[in-house]
Amino acid sequence: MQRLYTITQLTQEFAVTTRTLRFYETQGLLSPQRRGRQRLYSPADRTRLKLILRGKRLGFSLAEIREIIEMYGKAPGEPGQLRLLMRKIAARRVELLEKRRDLEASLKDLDNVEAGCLARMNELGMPLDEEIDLVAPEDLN
Amino acid sequence: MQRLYTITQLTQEFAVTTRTLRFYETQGLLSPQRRGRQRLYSPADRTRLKLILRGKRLGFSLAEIREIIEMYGKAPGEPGQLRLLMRKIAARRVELLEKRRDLEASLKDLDNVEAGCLARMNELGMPLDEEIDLVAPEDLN
DNA sequence: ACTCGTATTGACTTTAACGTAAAAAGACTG
DNA sequence: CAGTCTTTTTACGTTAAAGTCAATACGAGT
Repeated sequence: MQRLYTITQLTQEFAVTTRTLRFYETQGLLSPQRRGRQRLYSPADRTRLKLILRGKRLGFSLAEIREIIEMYGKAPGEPGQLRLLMRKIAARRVELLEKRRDLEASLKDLDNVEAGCLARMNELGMPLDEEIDLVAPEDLN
Repeated sequence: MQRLYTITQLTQEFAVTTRTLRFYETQGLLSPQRRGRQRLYSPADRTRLKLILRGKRLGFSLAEIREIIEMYGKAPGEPGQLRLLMRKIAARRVELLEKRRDLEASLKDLDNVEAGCLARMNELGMPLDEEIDLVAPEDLN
């Protein structure tokens, strides 16, 4: 049924601005079809956008993200291309695994700081089961 | 024994430039002692630098990294500060867990692309056990 | 005292990733 | 069909995170 999305629909769904989507287009990351001058995004475009945003959250640059997406996009037929792609995949995997190590280390550090806090709170005789959900999130700084 | 590091020692160990270290200093992320005009970095400074770089790899901005490091640095005594810190920790953890979800999804995608490659290679009757380690990494693009 | 290499400081430049503003062209609405 | 609203295009501005360059200073040998 090929649902199509307007630019503002996508901006609302993913909390980005139209400027951002058009910018990604100039960078060759998206290429929606046109109805007249208007941009129309296919489900495939929407998926690409999701990939882009995921890449951003993981700290990849737009240039890296373009490479990654191109990797996903093509299923090359000839052996040379296939071997190249396999090596790129391996390299990406190494990168991601490194990031995961960093991430686990960060989580562990966080646990330690929290443990210190809890110990200190215990010393002070503070209650440990605060209803933190009832605290207004805006105070979080 | 308090070993101290010169700026160039650190740049070599972590593959950053002196400009970068001095920049981090102006941003309040590092504060090495001075011998005359010369900077001398303590093991603690070195650890902070490691944290900074880890944060960068995970896609945090320097501003965020400063907050994180400040979080680690202080073990506040008074209840109000403690509760605040606990909430910050919780917020960070959420962020990191989200990143981990993104990361796992990316790894899974990678697996799928690779599986497609392998299937295609199989179709073509290509050998699957290439000694990729013998291939010059500079060719990777 | 002179020189050579390294450090520091400050100013200016660059790059990525958008933001903001203005003008014009469709598109909808009463 | 006038008015309003959204979208597009173009151009310029901005911010973070450094890079580059020049001038100066320091410090160790010789």
